[in-house]
Amino acid sequence: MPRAKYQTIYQDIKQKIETGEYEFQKLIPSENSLVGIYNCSRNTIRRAIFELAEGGYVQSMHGVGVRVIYQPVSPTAFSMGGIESFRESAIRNHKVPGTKVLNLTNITVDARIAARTGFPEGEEVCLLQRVRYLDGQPLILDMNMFLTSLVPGLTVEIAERSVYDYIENDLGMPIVTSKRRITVERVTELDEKWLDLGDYNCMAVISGKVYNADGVMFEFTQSRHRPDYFSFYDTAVRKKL
Amino acid sequence: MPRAKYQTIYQDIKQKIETGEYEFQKLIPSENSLVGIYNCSRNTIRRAIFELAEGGYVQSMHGVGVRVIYQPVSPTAFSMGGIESFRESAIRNHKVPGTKVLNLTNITVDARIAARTGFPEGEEVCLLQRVRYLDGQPLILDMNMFLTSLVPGLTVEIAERSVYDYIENDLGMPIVTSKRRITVERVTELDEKWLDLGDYNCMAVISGKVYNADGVMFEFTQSRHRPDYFSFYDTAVRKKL
DNA sequence: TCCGGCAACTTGTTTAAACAATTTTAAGAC
DNA sequence: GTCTTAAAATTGTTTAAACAAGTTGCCGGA
Repeated sequence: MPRAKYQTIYQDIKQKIETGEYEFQKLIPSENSLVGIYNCSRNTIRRAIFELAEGGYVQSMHGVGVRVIYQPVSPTAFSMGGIESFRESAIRNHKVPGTKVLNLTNITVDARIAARTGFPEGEEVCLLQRVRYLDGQPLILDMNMFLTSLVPGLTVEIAERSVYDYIENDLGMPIVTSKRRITVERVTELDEKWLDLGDYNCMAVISGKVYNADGVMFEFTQSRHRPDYFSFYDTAVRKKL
Repeated sequence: MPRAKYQTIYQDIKQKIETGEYEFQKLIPSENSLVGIYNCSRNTIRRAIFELAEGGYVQSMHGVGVRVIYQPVSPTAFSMGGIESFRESAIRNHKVPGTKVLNLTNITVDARIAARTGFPEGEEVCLLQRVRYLDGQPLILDMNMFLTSLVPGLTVEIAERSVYDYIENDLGMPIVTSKRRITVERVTELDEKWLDLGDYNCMAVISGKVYNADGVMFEFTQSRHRPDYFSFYDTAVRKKL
Protein backbone atom coordinates (compact mmCIF):
# COMPACT_ATOMS: atom_id res chain seq x y z
CA MET A 1 0.00 0.00 0.00
CA PRO A 2 1.72 3.17 -1.13
CA ARG A 3 1.62 5.69 1.67
CA ALA A 4 3.12 8.64 -0.19
CA LYS A 5 0.85 10.72 -2.38
CA TYR A 6 3.14 10.66 -5.39
CA GLN A 7 3.17 6.86 -5.28
CA THR A 8 -0.60 6.76 -5.38
CA ILE A 9 -0.61 9.08 -8.38
CA TYR A 10 2.14 7.04 -10.04
CA GLN A 11 0.13 3.86 -9.63
CA ASP A 12 -3.04 5.48 -10.90
CA ILE A 13 -1.50 6.92 -14.06
CA LYS A 14 0.45 3.72 -14.68
CA GLN A 15 -2.77 1.75 -14.52
CA LYS A 16 -4.52 4.17 -16.88
CA ILE A 17 -1.68 3.65 -19.35
CA GLU A 18 -1.70 -0.13 -19.05
CA THR A 19 -5.45 -0.35 -19.54
CA GLY A 20 -5.29 1.95 -22.55
CA GLU A 21 -7.23 4.85 -21.03
CA TYR A 22 -4.16 6.94 -21.80
CA GLU A 23 -3.33 5.77 -25.33
CA PHE A 24 0.02 4.93 -26.85
CA GLN A 25 1.65 7.95 -28.50
CA LYS A 26 -1.00 10.32 -27.12
CA LEU A 27 -0.36 12.97 -24.50
CA ILE A 28 -1.53 12.58 -20.93
CA PRO A 29 -3.24 15.61 -19.32
CA SER A 30 -0.93 18.53 -18.62
CA GLU A 31 0.71 18.89 -15.24
CA ASN A 32 -1.62 21.71 -14.28
CA SER A 33 -4.65 19.59 -15.20
CA LEU A 34 -3.33 16.73 -13.10
CA VAL A 35 -2.86 19.15 -10.20
CA GLY A 36 -6.60 19.71 -10.35
CA ILE A 37 -7.44 16.02 -10.80
CA TYR A 38 -5.36 14.77 -7.88
CA ASN A 39 -5.66 17.88 -5.74
CA CYS A 40 -1.98 18.28 -5.02
CA SER A 41 0.97 20.48 -5.94
CA ARG A 42 2.73 20.45 -9.27
CA ASN A 43 5.92 19.08 -7.73
CA THR A 44 4.11 15.99 -6.56
CA ILE A 45 2.71 15.43 -10.05
CA ARG A 46 6.15 15.93 -11.55
CA ARG A 47 7.67 13.33 -9.26
CA ALA A 48 5.10 10.75 -10.33
CA ILE A 49 5.73 11.57 -14.00
CA PHE A 50 9.47 11.34 -13.44
CA GLU A 51 9.15 7.79 -12.14
CA LEU A 52 6.87 6.85 -15.00
CA ALA A 53 9.51 8.11 -17.44
CA GLU A 54 12.13 5.98 -15.74
CA GLY A 55 9.99 2.92 -16.17
CA GLY A 56 9.61 3.58 -19.88
CA TYR A 57 5.93 4.46 -19.62
CA VAL A 58 6.06 8.10 -20.73
CA GLN A 59 8.45 10.66 -22.10
CA SER A 60 8.31 14.36 -21.33
CA MET A 61 8.65 16.87 -24.14
CA HIS A 62 9.59 20.43 -23.25
CA GLY A 63 6.87 22.86 -24.18
CA VAL A 64 4.62 20.16 -25.60
CA GLY A 65 3.47 17.62 -23.04
CA VAL A 66 4.04 14.11 -21.75
CA ARG A 67 3.69 11.30 -24.28
CA VAL A 68 2.79 7.68 -23.57
CA ILE A 69 5.43 5.32 -25.02
CA TYR A 70 4.34 2.15 -23.23
CA GLN A 71 3.56 -0.95 -25.22
CA PRO A 72 2.76 -4.29 -23.58
CA VAL A 73 5.57 -6.84 -23.66
CA SER A 74 4.81 -10.15 -25.31
CA PRO A 75 5.24 -12.60 -22.44
CA THR A 76 7.72 -14.99 -24.06
CA ALA A 77 9.72 -17.31 -21.87
CA PHE A 78 10.94 -15.89 -18.60
CA SER A 79 11.45 -12.15 -18.48
CA MET A 80 13.29 -10.25 -15.80
CA GLY A 81 14.17 -6.73 -14.78
CA GLY A 82 14.10 -4.70 -11.61
CA ILE A 83 14.70 -6.38 -8.28
CA GLU A 84 12.47 -9.33 -7.65
CA SER A 85 12.71 -12.85 -6.36
CA PHE A 86 12.52 -15.98 -8.46
CA ARG A 87 9.09 -16.67 -7.04
CA GLU A 88 7.82 -13.20 -7.95
CA SER A 89 9.20 -13.52 -11.49
CA ALA A 90 7.70 -16.96 -11.95
CA ILE A 91 4.25 -15.83 -10.91
CA ARG A 92 4.47 -12.75 -13.14
CA ASN A 93 5.31 -15.04 -16.05
CA HIS A 94 2.50 -17.47 -15.24
CA LYS A 95 4.81 -20.38 -14.55
CA VAL A 96 4.72 -22.87 -11.69
CA PRO A 97 7.92 -22.41 -9.68
CA GLY A 98 9.84 -25.23 -8.05
CA THR A 99 13.04 -25.38 -6.05
CA LYS A 100 15.49 -28.11 -5.05
CA VAL A 101 18.18 -27.25 -2.52
CA LEU A 102 21.54 -28.79 -3.41
CA ASN A 103 23.72 -27.33 -0.73
CA LEU A 104 23.40 -25.15 2.38
CA THR A 105 26.62 -24.75 4.33
CA ASN A 106 28.55 -22.12 6.22
CA ILE A 107 31.98 -21.30 4.83
CA THR A 108 34.71 -18.77 5.50
CA VAL A 109 35.65 -16.35 2.73
CA ASP A 110 39.12 -17.07 1.36
CA ALA A 111 41.18 -14.91 -0.96
CA ARG A 112 39.73 -16.37 -4.15
CA ILE A 113 36.12 -15.89 -3.07
CA ALA A 114 36.88 -12.42 -1.73
CA ALA A 115 38.25 -11.33 -5.10
CA ARG A 116 35.24 -12.64 -6.97
CA THR A 117 32.46 -11.55 -4.64
CA GLY A 118 33.75 -8.48 -2.85
CA PHE A 119 33.17 -9.99 0.60
CA PRO A 120 36.00 -9.28 3.05
CA GLU A 121 38.38 -12.17 3.57
CA GLY A 122 37.79 -14.17 6.73
CA GLU A 123 34.12 -13.26 6.90
CA GLU A 124 31.61 -16.04 7.56
CA VAL A 125 29.03 -16.58 4.81
CA CYS A 126 26.24 -19.03 4.15
CA LEU A 127 26.56 -20.78 0.78
CA LEU A 128 23.33 -21.82 -0.85
CA GLN A 129 22.95 -23.69 -4.14
CA ARG A 130 19.60 -24.38 -5.68
CA VAL A 131 18.04 -25.75 -8.86
CA ARG A 132 15.03 -23.74 -10.07
CA TYR A 133 12.18 -25.38 -11.92
CA LEU A 134 9.59 -23.76 -14.15
CA ASP A 135 6.60 -25.97 -14.88
CA GLY A 136 8.67 -28.95 -13.80
CA GLN A 137 11.68 -28.27 -16.04
CA PRO A 138 15.08 -27.67 -14.39
CA LEU A 139 16.24 -24.44 -16.06
CA ILE A 140 18.11 -22.25 -13.59
CA LEU A 141 21.04 -22.91 -11.29
CA ASP A 142 21.25 -20.43 -8.42
CA MET A 143 24.17 -19.77 -6.13
CA ASN A 144 23.83 -17.38 -3.20
CA MET A 145 26.21 -16.28 -0.52
CA PHE A 146 24.75 -14.47 2.49
CA LEU A 147 26.68 -12.72 5.22
CA THR A 148 25.96 -14.94 8.22
CA SER A 149 26.12 -11.98 10.58
CA LEU A 150 23.28 -10.23 8.75
CA VAL A 151 21.30 -13.27 7.56
CA PRO A 152 21.40 -15.84 10.37
CA GLY A 153 19.24 -18.90 10.81
CA LEU A 154 18.83 -20.00 7.20
CA THR A 155 17.24 -23.42 6.83
CA VAL A 156 16.45 -25.71 3.94
CA GLU A 157 12.75 -24.94 4.41
CA ILE A 158 13.36 -21.21 3.97
CA ALA A 159 15.61 -21.84 0.97
CA GLU A 160 12.88 -23.88 -0.68
CA ARG A 161 10.32 -21.16 -0.12
CA SER A 162 11.81 -17.69 -0.53
CA VAL A 163 14.91 -16.33 1.15
CA TYR A 164 13.90 -12.77 0.27
CA ASP A 165 10.60 -13.15 2.10
CA TYR A 166 12.58 -14.34 5.12
CA ILE A 167 15.06 -11.45 4.94
CA GLU A 168 12.53 -8.69 4.39
CA ASN A 169 9.62 -9.91 6.50
CA ASP A 170 11.08 -12.15 9.22
CA LEU A 171 14.45 -10.44 9.70
CA GLY A 172 13.02 -7.02 8.84
CA MET A 173 16.00 -6.00 6.73
CA PRO A 174 14.96 -3.95 3.71
CA ILE A 175 16.66 -4.69 0.41
CA VAL A 176 17.54 -1.52 -1.47
CA THR A 177 20.18 -1.49 -4.16
CA SER A 178 21.30 -4.27 -6.46
CA LYS A 179 24.25 -4.06 -8.83
CA ARG A 180 24.12 -6.69 -11.52
CA ARG A 181 26.29 -7.90 -14.32
CA ILE A 182 25.03 -10.03 -17.17
CA THR A 183 27.44 -12.26 -18.99
CA VAL A 184 27.39 -15.41 -21.10
CA GLU A 185 29.59 -18.20 -19.84
CA ARG A 186 30.51 -21.72 -20.88
CA VAL A 187 28.49 -24.59 -19.53
CA THR A 188 30.04 -26.22 -16.47
CA GLU A 189 29.79 -29.78 -15.19
CA LEU A 190 27.35 -28.64 -12.53
CA ASP A 191 25.10 -27.08 -15.18
CA GLU A 192 25.06 -30.31 -17.16
CA LYS A 193 24.49 -32.41 -14.06
CA TRP A 194 21.42 -30.59 -12.83
CA LEU A 195 19.80 -28.90 -15.80
CA ASP A 196 18.19 -29.96 -19.08
CA LEU A 197 20.53 -28.19 -21.46
CA GLY A 198 20.13 -29.89 -24.82
CA ASP A 199 23.19 -29.06 -26.89
CA TYR A 200 23.73 -25.54 -25.57
CA ASN A 201 27.34 -24.92 -24.58
CA CYS A 202 26.66 -21.50 -23.00
CA MET A 203 24.61 -20.15 -20.13
CA ALA A 204 23.18 -16.69 -19.46
CA VAL A 205 24.61 -15.59 -16.13
CA ILE A 206 23.41 -12.83 -13.84
CA SER A 207 25.88 -11.94 -11.11
CA GLY A 208 24.77 -9.49 -8.49
CA LYS A 209 25.75 -7.70 -5.32
CA VAL A 210 22.82 -6.80 -3.09
CA TYR A 211 22.92 -4.01 -0.53
CA ASN A 212 20.62 -3.53 2.45
CA ALA A 213 19.25 -0.26 3.78
CA ASP A 214 22.50 0.37 5.66
CA GLY A 215 24.45 0.28 2.42
CA VAL A 216 26.18 -2.95 3.38
CA MET A 217 26.56 -5.69 0.80
CA PHE A 218 25.01 -8.71 2.45
CA GLU A 219 24.54 -11.01 -0.53
CA PHE A 220 26.38 -12.15 -3.60
CA THR A 221 24.34 -14.07 -6.09
CA GLN A 222 24.90 -15.87 -9.34
CA SER A 223 22.02 -17.12 -11.43
CA ARG A 224 22.72 -19.37 -14.42
CA HIS A 225 19.90 -19.60 -16.96
CA ARG A 226 19.36 -21.90 -19.91
CA PRO A 227 19.62 -19.55 -22.91
CA ASP A 228 16.17 -20.12 -24.40
CA TYR A 229 14.47 -19.30 -21.10
CA PHE A 230 16.36 -16.12 -20.45
CA SER A 231 15.26 -12.60 -21.24
CA PHE A 232 16.28 -9.43 -19.44
CA TYR A 233 14.57 -6.07 -19.86
CA ASP A 234 16.04 -2.66 -19.31
CA THR A 235 14.88 0.89 -19.94
CA ALA A 236 17.54 3.57 -20.17
CA VAL A 237 17.02 7.33 -20.31
CA ARG A 238 19.86 9.29 -21.85
CA LYS A 239 21.38 11.83 -19.50
CA LYS A 240 22.44 15.25 -20.69
CA LEU A 241 26.01 15.04 -19.43
CA MET B 1 28.75 21.31 -20.30
CA PRO B 2 26.02 20.91 -17.73
CA ARG B 3 23.89 24.02 -17.69
CA ALA B 4 21.65 23.13 -14.76
CA LYS B 5 22.95 23.64 -11.26
CA TYR B 6 21.99 20.17 -10.05
CA GLN B 7 24.01 18.64 -12.88
CA THR B 8 27.09 20.57 -11.84
CA ILE B 9 26.66 19.36 -8.26
CA TYR B 10 26.05 15.81 -9.47
CA GLN B 11 29.26 15.84 -11.48
CA ASP B 12 31.24 17.31 -8.61
CA ILE B 13 30.11 14.80 -6.01
CA LYS B 14 30.49 11.93 -8.48
CA GLN B 15 34.05 12.97 -9.11
CA LYS B 16 34.78 13.23 -5.39
CA ILE B 17 33.48 9.66 -5.00
CA GLU B 18 35.48 8.28 -7.92
CA THR B 19 38.69 9.86 -6.72
CA GLY B 20 38.13 8.58 -3.20
CA GLU B 21 37.69 11.95 -1.52
CA TYR B 22 34.34 10.60 -0.37
CA GLU B 23 35.28 7.12 0.77
CA PHE B 24 33.50 3.83 0.19
CA GLN B 25 31.03 3.02 2.97
CA LYS B 26 31.45 6.45 4.56
CA LEU B 27 28.78 9.13 4.65
CA ILE B 28 28.94 12.19 2.46
CA PRO B 29 28.20 15.57 4.12
CA SER B 30 24.59 16.05 5.15
CA GLU B 31 22.18 17.79 2.83
CA ASN B 32 22.23 20.92 4.93
CA SER B 33 26.03 21.00 4.81
CA LEU B 34 25.96 20.62 1.04
CA VAL B 35 23.48 23.49 0.84
CA GLY B 36 26.18 25.65 2.38
CA ILE B 37 28.98 24.22 0.23
CA TYR B 38 27.21 24.71 -3.09
CA ASN B 39 25.16 27.74 -2.10
CA CYS B 40 21.84 26.43 -3.30
CA SER B 41 18.57 25.10 -1.93
CA ARG B 42 18.09 21.71 -0.36
CA ASN B 43 15.87 20.54 -3.22
CA THR B 44 18.67 21.06 -5.71
CA ILE B 45 21.03 19.03 -3.53
CA ARG B 46 18.45 16.30 -3.19
CA ARG B 47 18.02 16.05 -6.94
CA ALA B 48 21.77 15.56 -7.42
CA ILE B 49 21.84 12.89 -4.70
CA PHE B 50 18.84 11.18 -6.26
CA GLU B 51 20.67 10.80 -9.56
CA LEU B 52 23.77 9.54 -7.79
CA ALA B 53 21.66 6.88 -6.08
CA GLU B 54 20.27 5.78 -9.43
CA GLY B 55 23.77 5.33 -10.78
CA GLY B 56 24.73 3.13 -7.84
CA TYR B 57 27.09 5.68 -6.35
CA VAL B 58 25.31 6.34 -3.06
CA GLN B 59 22.41 5.12 -1.00
CA SER B 60 20.29 7.33 1.23
CA MET B 61 19.43 6.15 4.72
CA HIS B 62 16.47 7.76 6.41
CA GLY B 63 17.53 9.63 9.53
CA VAL B 64 21.19 8.67 9.13
CA GLY B 65 22.81 10.08 6.02
CA VAL B 66 23.92 9.23 2.51
CA ARG B 67 26.43 6.40 2.17
CA VAL B 68 28.91 5.87 -0.64
CA ILE B 69 28.50 2.40 -2.16
CA TYR B 70 30.58 2.93 -5.30
CA GLN B 71 33.42 0.59 -6.08
CA PRO B 72 35.41 0.79 -9.32
CA VAL B 73 34.56 -1.87 -11.87
CA SER B 74 37.35 -4.15 -12.97
CA PRO B 75 37.63 -3.33 -16.66
CA THR B 76 37.38 -6.86 -18.05
CA ALA B 77 36.37 -7.36 -21.65
CA PHE B 78 33.74 -5.04 -23.03
CA SER B 79 31.29 -3.64 -20.52
CA MET B 80 28.07 -1.85 -21.35
CA GLY B 81 25.22 -0.05 -19.65
CA GLY B 82 23.28 3.16 -20.16
CA ILE B 83 22.80 4.54 -23.65
CA GLU B 84 26.01 4.91 -25.57
CA SER B 85 27.37 4.22 -29.01
CA PHE B 86 29.79 1.46 -29.91
CA ARG B 87 32.53 4.04 -30.35
CA GLU B 88 31.89 5.54 -26.90
CA SER B 89 31.92 2.09 -25.28
CA ALA B 90 35.11 1.08 -27.07
CA ILE B 91 36.97 4.18 -25.94
CA ARG B 92 35.74 3.74 -22.37
CA ASN B 93 37.10 0.19 -22.44
CA HIS B 94 40.43 1.25 -23.93
CA LYS B 95 39.98 -0.72 -27.12
CA VAL B 96 40.59 0.36 -30.69
CA PRO B 97 37.25 0.30 -32.52
CA GLY B 98 36.81 -0.73 -36.13
CA THR B 99 33.79 -1.07 -38.38
CA LYS B 100 33.03 -2.80 -41.67
CA VAL B 101 29.74 -2.05 -43.39
CA LEU B 102 28.14 -5.15 -44.88
CA ASN B 103 24.89 -3.74 -46.11
CA LEU B 104 23.12 -0.40 -46.40
CA THR B 105 19.81 -0.54 -48.24
CA ASN B 106 16.32 0.92 -48.04
CA ILE B 107 13.53 -1.58 -47.53
CA THR B 108 9.81 -1.49 -46.87
CA VAL B 109 8.50 -2.97 -43.64
CA ASP B 110 6.48 -6.14 -44.25
CA ALA B 111 4.29 -8.02 -41.79
CA ARG B 112 7.12 -10.19 -40.45
CA ILE B 113 9.45 -7.26 -39.77
CA ALA B 114 6.60 -5.21 -38.31
CA ALA B 115 5.85 -7.94 -35.79
CA ARG B 116 9.47 -8.24 -34.72
CA THR B 117 10.46 -4.59 -34.63
CA GLY B 118 7.28 -2.67 -33.88
CA PHE B 119 7.62 -0.49 -36.97
CA PRO B 120 4.32 0.09 -38.79
CA GLU B 121 3.83 -2.06 -41.89
CA GLY B 122 4.52 -0.29 -45.18
CA GLU B 123 6.92 2.20 -43.61
CA GLU B 124 10.25 2.83 -45.33
CA VAL B 125 13.34 2.00 -43.28
CA CYS B 126 17.06 1.96 -43.86
CA LEU B 127 18.67 -1.39 -43.11
CA LEU B 128 22.26 -1.30 -41.93
CA GLN B 129 24.46 -4.28 -41.11
CA ARG B 130 27.95 -3.91 -39.72
CA VAL B 131 30.78 -5.96 -38.29
CA ARG B 132 32.43 -4.38 -35.25
CA TYR B 133 36.08 -4.90 -34.45
CA LEU B 134 37.88 -4.44 -31.16
CA ASP B 135 41.65 -4.31 -31.46
CA GLY B 136 41.31 -5.89 -34.89
CA GLN B 137 39.17 -8.85 -33.83
CA PRO B 138 35.68 -9.22 -35.37
CA LEU B 139 33.46 -9.67 -32.31
CA ILE B 140 30.12 -7.96 -32.78
CA LEU B 141 27.51 -8.15 -35.52
CA ASP B 142 25.23 -5.10 -35.57
CA MET B 143 21.93 -4.73 -37.36
CA ASN B 144 20.10 -1.40 -37.37
CA MET B 145 16.88 -0.25 -38.93
CA PHE B 146 16.25 3.49 -39.09
CA LEU B 147 13.02 5.20 -40.09
CA THR B 148 13.99 6.83 -43.40
CA SER B 149 11.62 9.73 -42.79
CA LEU B 150 13.45 10.67 -39.56
CA VAL B 151 16.98 9.57 -40.46
CA PRO B 152 17.54 10.46 -44.12
CA GLY B 153 20.79 10.65 -46.00
CA LEU B 154 22.70 7.77 -44.42
CA THR B 155 25.90 6.90 -46.23
CA VAL B 156 28.56 4.24 -45.85
CA GLU B 157 30.96 6.89 -44.56
CA ILE B 158 28.57 7.84 -41.75
CA ALA B 159 27.92 4.18 -40.94
CA GLU B 160 31.66 3.57 -40.64
CA ARG B 161 32.08 6.49 -38.28
CA SER B 162 29.13 6.89 -35.93
CA VAL B 163 25.48 7.02 -36.86
CA TYR B 164 24.59 8.44 -33.44
CA ASP B 165 26.90 11.39 -33.95
CA TYR B 166 25.17 12.02 -37.26
CA ILE B 167 21.69 11.78 -35.75
CA GLU B 168 22.37 13.92 -32.70
CA ASN B 169 24.75 16.50 -34.10
CA ASP B 170 24.06 16.75 -37.84
CA LEU B 171 20.34 16.02 -37.83
CA GLY B 172 19.84 17.64 -34.42
CA MET B 173 17.48 14.90 -33.19
CA PRO B 174 18.03 14.14 -29.51
CA ILE B 175 17.97 10.50 -28.46
CA VAL B 176 16.05 10.05 -25.22
CA THR B 177 14.67 6.67 -24.24
CA SER B 178 15.93 3.21 -25.11
CA LYS B 179 14.11 -0.02 -24.27
CA ARG B 180 16.36 -3.03 -24.43
CA ARG B 181 16.05 -6.75 -24.14
CA ILE B 182 18.98 -9.05 -23.56
CA THR B 183 18.76 -12.64 -24.69
CA VAL B 184 21.06 -15.48 -25.63
CA GLU B 185 20.48 -16.96 -29.06
CA ARG B 186 21.94 -19.70 -31.21
CA VAL B 187 24.73 -18.85 -33.61
CA THR B 188 23.52 -18.16 -37.15
CA GLU B 189 25.29 -18.61 -40.46
CA LEU B 190 25.90 -14.87 -40.63
CA ASP B 191 27.58 -14.92 -37.22
CA GLU B 192 29.90 -17.72 -38.31
CA LYS B 193 30.65 -16.06 -41.62
CA TRP B 194 31.77 -12.73 -40.23
CA LEU B 195 32.96 -13.30 -36.68
CA ASP B 196 35.71 -15.27 -34.95
CA LEU B 197 33.55 -17.51 -32.81
CA GLY B 198 35.70 -20.44 -31.80
CA ASP B 199 33.36 -23.24 -30.74
CA TYR B 200 30.67 -21.08 -29.16
CA ASN B 201 27.20 -22.03 -30.34
CA CYS B 202 25.46 -19.07 -28.66
CA MET B 203 25.58 -15.30 -28.93
CA ALA B 204 24.69 -12.57 -26.46
CA VAL B 205 22.03 -10.46 -28.14
CA ILE B 206 20.86 -6.95 -27.24
CA SER B 207 17.67 -5.92 -29.00
CA GLY B 208 16.54 -2.37 -28.56
CA LYS B 209 13.93 0.16 -29.54
CA VAL B 210 15.16 3.75 -29.49
CA TYR B 211 12.88 6.76 -29.12
CA ASN B 212 13.62 10.37 -30.01
CA ALA B 213 12.57 13.47 -28.11
CA ASP B 214 9.14 13.36 -29.75
CA GLY B 215 8.51 9.90 -28.30
CA VAL B 216 8.64 8.29 -31.73
CA MET B 217 10.52 5.05 -32.18
CA PHE B 218 12.96 5.78 -34.98
CA GLU B 219 15.37 2.90 -34.63
CA PHE B 220 15.35 -0.81 -34.03
CA THR B 221 18.69 -2.37 -33.30
CA GLN B 222 20.11 -5.80 -32.71
CA SER B 223 23.63 -6.30 -31.51
CA ARG B 224 25.11 -9.81 -31.45
CA HIS B 225 28.17 -10.24 -29.24
CA ARG B 226 30.64 -13.06 -28.90
CA PRO B 227 30.00 -14.39 -25.37
CA ASP B 228 33.47 -13.87 -23.90
CA TYR B 229 33.48 -10.21 -24.93
CA PHE B 230 30.09 -9.38 -23.53
CA SER B 231 29.28 -7.85 -20.18
CA PHE B 232 26.27 -5.76 -19.30
CA TYR B 233 25.94 -3.68 -16.13
CA ASP B 234 22.77 -2.63 -14.40
CA THR B 235 21.94 -0.95 -11.11
CA ALA B 236 18.45 -1.43 -9.76
CA VAL B 237 16.88 0.36 -6.80
CA ARG B 238 13.99 -1.45 -5.18
CA LYS B 239 10.76 0.53 -5.26
CA LYS B 240 8.40 0.56 -2.29
CA LEU B 241 5.36 -0.58 -4.21
C1' DT C 1 24.96 0.45 35.74
C1' DC C 2 21.06 0.50 33.15
C1' DC C 3 17.27 2.50 31.09
C1' DG C 4 13.86 6.09 29.64
C1' DG C 5 13.13 10.07 27.45
C1' DC C 6 14.12 14.20 25.41
C1' DA C 7 16.76 17.01 22.18
C1' DA C 8 19.27 17.40 18.05
C1' DC C 9 20.20 15.89 13.60
C1' DT C 10 19.15 13.53 9.38
C1' DT C 11 16.47 12.21 5.32
C1' DG C 12 11.43 12.00 3.26
C1' DT C 13 7.22 14.34 1.59
C1' DT C 14 4.45 18.18 0.27
C1' DT C 15 3.15 22.84 -0.76
C1' DA C 16 3.74 27.43 -2.94
C1' DA C 17 5.78 30.51 -5.87
C1' DA C 18 8.62 32.55 -9.42
C1' DC C 19 11.14 32.46 -13.52
C1' DA C 20 13.32 30.17 -17.76
C1' DA C 21 12.92 27.66 -22.06
C1' DT C 22 10.24 25.67 -25.62
C1' DT C 23 6.27 24.92 -28.46
C1' DT C 24 1.73 25.92 -30.02
C1' DT C 25 -1.89 28.98 -30.99
C1' DA C 26 -4.01 33.13 -32.27
C1' DA C 27 -4.19 37.69 -33.68
C1' DG C 28 -2.82 41.07 -36.79
C1' DA C 29 -0.38 43.30 -40.75
C1' DC C 30 0.47 43.09 -45.48
C1' DG D 1 -3.70 33.69 -48.25
C1' DT D 2 0.83 34.38 -46.05
C1' DC D 3 3.97 35.95 -43.06
C1' DT D 4 5.27 38.16 -38.61
C1' DT D 5 4.55 38.87 -34.00
C1' DA D 6 2.57 38.49 -29.69
C1' DA D 7 0.15 35.77 -26.33
C1' DA D 8 -0.84 31.49 -24.17
C1' DA D 9 0.25 26.97 -22.78
C1' DT D 10 3.55 23.54 -21.38
C1' DT D 11 7.55 21.52 -19.28
C1' DG D 12 12.26 22.62 -16.80
C1' DT D 13 14.83 24.67 -12.88
C1' DT D 14 15.33 26.79 -8.49
C1' DT D 15 14.14 28.71 -4.08
C1' DA D 16 11.80 28.71 0.49
C1' DA D 17 9.33 26.80 4.00
C1' DA D 18 6.99 23.54 6.91
C1' DC D 19 6.13 19.22 8.75
C1' DA D 20 6.79 14.01 9.04
C1' DA D 21 9.62 10.19 10.17
C1' DG D 22 13.66 7.83 11.48
C1' DT D 23 18.22 7.47 14.01
C1' DT D 24 21.75 9.15 17.30
C1' DG D 25 23.41 10.72 21.46
C1' DC D 26 23.19 12.92 25.66
C1' DC D 27 21.50 13.55 30.21
C1' DG D 28 19.19 12.42 34.26
C1' DG D 29 16.72 9.23 37.24
C1' DA D 30 16.19 4.90 39.27
